[in-house]
Amino acid sequence: MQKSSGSLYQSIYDLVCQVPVGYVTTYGRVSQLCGCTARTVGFAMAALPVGSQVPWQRVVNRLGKISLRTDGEGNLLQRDILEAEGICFDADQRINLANYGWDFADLS
DNA sequence: TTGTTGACTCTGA
DNA sequence: CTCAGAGCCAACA
Repeated sequence: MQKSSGSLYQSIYDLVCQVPVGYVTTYGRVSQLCGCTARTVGFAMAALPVGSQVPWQRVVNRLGKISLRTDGEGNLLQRDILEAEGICFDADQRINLANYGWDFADLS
């Protein structure tokens, strides 16, 4: 016992699930809330099981851009999903965190 | 247990 | 903001 890394993943997934539709968050934001570094959050997304119902697509890097996975295939799909959510992209395929960035502050 | 890798972030220029 | 270097944490062999 002593360790339960799975718990950490659950915390990350839970935080991501708290992000409302039409908003996005960054890895650093979740990493601080889950008590780990941004890399760990990205790792959790990489280990995210299929059909987990977790809107990982709403999680982007600090630049507001979608991080490309080793495959770089789902990335394009995610951009379409975010657009469907009502999020507008920049000319460089970047999201304006000033308007869509979720800070986990208005949870009440 | 050690070493490498990874969907990142921070600091400095 | 962008470029370059260093750091931190977790999983895998």
